[in-house]
Amino acid sequence: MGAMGKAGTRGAEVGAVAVTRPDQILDIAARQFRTKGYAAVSMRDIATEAGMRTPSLYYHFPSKDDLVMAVMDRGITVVRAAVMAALEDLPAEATVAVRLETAMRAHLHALHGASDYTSANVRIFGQLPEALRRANMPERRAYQAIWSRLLAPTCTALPEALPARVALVIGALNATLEWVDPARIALEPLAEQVTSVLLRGVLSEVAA
Amino acid sequence: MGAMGKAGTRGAEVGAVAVTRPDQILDIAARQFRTKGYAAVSMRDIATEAGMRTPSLYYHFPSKDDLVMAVMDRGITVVRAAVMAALEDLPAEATVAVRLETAMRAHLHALHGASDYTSANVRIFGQLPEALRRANMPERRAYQAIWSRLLAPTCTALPEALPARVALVIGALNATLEWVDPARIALEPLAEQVTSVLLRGVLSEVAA
DNA sequence: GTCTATAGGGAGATAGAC
DNA sequence: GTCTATCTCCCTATAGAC
Repeated sequence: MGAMGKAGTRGAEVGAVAVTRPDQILDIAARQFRTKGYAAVSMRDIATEAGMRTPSLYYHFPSKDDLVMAVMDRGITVVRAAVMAALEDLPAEATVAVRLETAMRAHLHALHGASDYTSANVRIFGQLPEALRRANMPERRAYQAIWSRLLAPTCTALPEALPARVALVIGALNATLEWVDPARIALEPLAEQVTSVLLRGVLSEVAA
Repeated sequence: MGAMGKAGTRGAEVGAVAVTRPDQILDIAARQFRTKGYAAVSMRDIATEAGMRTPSLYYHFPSKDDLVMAVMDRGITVVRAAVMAALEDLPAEATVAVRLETAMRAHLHALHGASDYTSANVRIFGQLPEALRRANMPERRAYQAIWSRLLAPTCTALPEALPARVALVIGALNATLEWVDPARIALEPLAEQVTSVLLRGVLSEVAA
């Protein structure tokens, strides 16, 4: 971990190891939220795994709400960055189908393994009090905008159906977290399945 | 409340009004779980809406776990009955595509309005402690078996992909609950969207 | 930055009267 | 069947010493 700027530099980028204390705590919180759900994780649980007592957490985060919101927002930031990076690696002439499959695979990869933040977000979003859910909506809408642009060419005949289509695709990708028992279905066959079915379903009006 | 058989007669069938006290309580619990989530609903909340004090609930249900499991199991029972009934109303010659669309619409209908039990099940399943989730799995597997049979003809080229396909379809249908803001997307356009995309995606190897 | 001690509240659940 | 009263536990969060 070399020279780091001072303004806005965070220790935990995608795939990097957390270096600041708040980032270590967030990593722990994200992993616990991902596996146990929101209500089942207490400040005490997080503190214990971080090797400290509960009140020490409040030096780093003013409340559990603040802590969970930091996890939630980063969860979307991370998957958005991953999807955008994957898209930018494509040649400019890439077809709609290729761009869609690339985005789907990047999203699935973030969800299943690459980011505890993203999986925590998807897993606990529905468990949060309404105020916290609303606080995460700006991030979510910014991410949905990417999919809106990706899917718009598949929806030219009925443009008003685009929001539903965006919700369907993201929802189907996210649903793999909840309905897939990792012990029974491996990730790669699932990714094949999901991308091929969704692509075929969505591409009917687009030339390959 | 008129004459009731003694063995196994329940007041709350699909679309019927609850007549027994336990069923009234379950109706209330299902609706609260559906809207507020699992941890956010206390025994006191349920008791209050039922017009009683907390301890009185324990006369009807020995614990919160028992109560929530009754809601969970009925949630699957109800949607399974609805889907099977819809399929049985079809002519025997109905195509795979028609049978699939019928099942999808019946599932979406149970989820969005017809049954607080089914929507509560889908909404809170991921919020339950692992033991309770496991307790609901037999019901869920029985329901998945219906979809396994429905989807098997779409999967003849790669039969080992069938479990993933079942998970994908059910997951995509269920995801409409979480990602769809009813204020922004109406149910019928969504149902159109979901059934058409999923059908096209799934039917590539089947003759219409 | 981390600690001990504790406040203050709400949860699930039980005892026992009526 | 429903009540009042209460137990016990665990949660978030604060006060203040070190």
